[in-house]
Amino acid sequence: MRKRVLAAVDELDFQFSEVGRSLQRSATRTIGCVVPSIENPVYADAVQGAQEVFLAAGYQMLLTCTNYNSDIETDAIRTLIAKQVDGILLTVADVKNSDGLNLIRSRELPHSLLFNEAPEGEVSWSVGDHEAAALVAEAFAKNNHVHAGFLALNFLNSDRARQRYEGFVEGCARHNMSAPALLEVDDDGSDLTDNLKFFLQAHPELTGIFASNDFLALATIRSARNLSINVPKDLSIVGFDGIKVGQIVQPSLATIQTSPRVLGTGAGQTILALIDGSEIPEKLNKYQTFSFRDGESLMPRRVESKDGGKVAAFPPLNDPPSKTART
Amino acid sequence: MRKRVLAAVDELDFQFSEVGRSLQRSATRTIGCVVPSIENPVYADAVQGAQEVFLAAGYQMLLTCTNYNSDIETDAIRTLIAKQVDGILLTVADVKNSDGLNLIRSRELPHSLLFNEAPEGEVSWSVGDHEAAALVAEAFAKNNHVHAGFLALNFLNSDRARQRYEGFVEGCARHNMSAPALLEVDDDGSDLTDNLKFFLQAHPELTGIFASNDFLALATIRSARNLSINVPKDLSIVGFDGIKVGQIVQPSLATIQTSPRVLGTGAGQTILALIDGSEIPEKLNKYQTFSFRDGESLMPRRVESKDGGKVAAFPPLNDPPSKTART
DNA sequence: TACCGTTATGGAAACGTTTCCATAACGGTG
DNA sequence: CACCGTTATGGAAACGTTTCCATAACGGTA
Repeated sequence: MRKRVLAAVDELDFQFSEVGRSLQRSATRTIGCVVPSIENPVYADAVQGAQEVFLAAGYQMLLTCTNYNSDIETDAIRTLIAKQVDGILLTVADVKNSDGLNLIRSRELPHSLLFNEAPEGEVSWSVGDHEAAALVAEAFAKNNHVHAGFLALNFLNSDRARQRYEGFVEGCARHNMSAPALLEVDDDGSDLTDNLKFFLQAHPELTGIFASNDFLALATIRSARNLSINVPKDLSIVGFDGIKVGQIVQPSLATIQTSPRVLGTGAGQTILALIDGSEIPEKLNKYQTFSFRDGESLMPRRVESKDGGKVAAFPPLNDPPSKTART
Repeated sequence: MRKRVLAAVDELDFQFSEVGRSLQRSATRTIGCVVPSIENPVYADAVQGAQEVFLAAGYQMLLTCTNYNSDIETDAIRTLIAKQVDGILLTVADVKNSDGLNLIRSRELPHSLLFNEAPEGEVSWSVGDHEAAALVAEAFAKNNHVHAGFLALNFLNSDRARQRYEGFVEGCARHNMSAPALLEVDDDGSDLTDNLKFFLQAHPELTGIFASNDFLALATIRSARNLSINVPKDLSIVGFDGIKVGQIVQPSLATIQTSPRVLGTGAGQTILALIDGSEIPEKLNKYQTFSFRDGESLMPRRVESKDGGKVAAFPPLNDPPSKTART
């Protein structure tokens, strides 16, 4: 009688081996996840959102952080394939040139990209980086800025940073601003102060800086403080991502608000749907993936920064600055 | 000739199945990790540190976030056992009362606790919460504060928060401060402002608040700003954890600096050592796991807060306030 | 008692590895 | 040619499941 053995199972809290089971049904109830780093809350939130979706569906998640290293990325994907995961959720360094991604494609493994923009036909949950960056240019323009710089971290290792740059360039052009000067930094803002100093010396016309993520933006504000540059009076800063602390600090951070958790859960649900063949959830429209979040770090440009700050802000050309006015 | 099949393997980039292999050697090269949430950078850093250690040793990591829910915790551990993980790294809600942990113990599965303080004989990598909290009391005392409150999040679901409270109570007593008033909050600081308002009305003598983590501390500073309470002039704030942004914001956050990544890598290495029977790495001494990080959010108490702020800070009794003096 | 349908029980096969052993092929030496 | 040591090759077993099929037991009816 199987009742007896089930009773014994309960008694000894015996656990049936999932690996035997996996071998038998050639499915592991495991999904792989590959992201650059979960020290960045953007990824952490997305990963956790996905993980919760997986857990609710009875799937476990194998996580690998690549640290933006594409060799690790490829290896990790290889291992996940070897471990016979039922699906893969991943953020790659460069969609157009990812060995791991091609491996996944050639095996037709259920997968979804996350934060990467995918070519047609492939599933991806990502922010409209290009369009969002253009919106930042618009925000600067509305505040009458003409010369804004772009501050990028990991420009080489991230196609997202490049898309933001391109979108910003395009947006600046569209709003009659000058082409943005570009400052690339490698390390995580240790001596950003020097970088910022030389950058501003080389480009004295700058009245605003768009940082490619919020941490960089906050570090920039702090570096500016070190250089006795007042944010936002002397220099406006806009970030990207919309991390929580940005609203707590002073000055609060103007930024692009994104919803990493929504992307993570969406991508997770998509993979599950791909696996069981059910209807895949509808992806967000590009313009639903972000919004501009106003903050104290952005204010209307003063006409002349060399007049001692006596001249009032020049009224914006196209729109009243109500949204961005400060007390 | 096996060379031929190996060549074919290369050609077709065939991957040997790890699940077959796992079944055969009854080891999966997989380690389970159970933490409350990776939205908290403290856990995220620790998890990523451990993950990197595992990866370097050829192990993958199965991650589950419990959201401080002990049912999920138990289930997750059950599943990990069923998946035949070679070891488990975990932070539980309550060490003294964790079904999952007992399951692990009864199976003698290699494991290490993380952030939890373990009973003798069991491996754990944790912060000396009790001692660290006492150090916060000392910092308040050195700055001449007598009445400090304790602000706790998730008091019920976290034995860490309780240990910090107890350590703070003890530290206050030791330094002749009054017993700390306790404010518990549940949600993540949405309407912390009201909570803070009532708390300060009920305890008008308070000149300082120890928040059980840095986010809570930052939220408190912001709420104070909403209530027109100046931090640190009217109210000093000290946090716990030492997250990075705490140093970037203004006022910078006085806090207990911890090293989650060190704990994560240490615990990871310990598990690997437990698995392969090698020497387990030496654990940090309790007092090496934290240090007091000074910040602008803590300043010497003014003797009377009702005299219009004219009276200078009362000099501390036992020690010159050099470490904590403000400009 | 013989027969039949239902339910209980037992055993084989397969999933993909690795380890082990047996047999086969090979190359050289006596 | 016989013998022997080495190396190549092939096949079985085991890891823990599930699925499927065969046999056995059971209970009732003719």
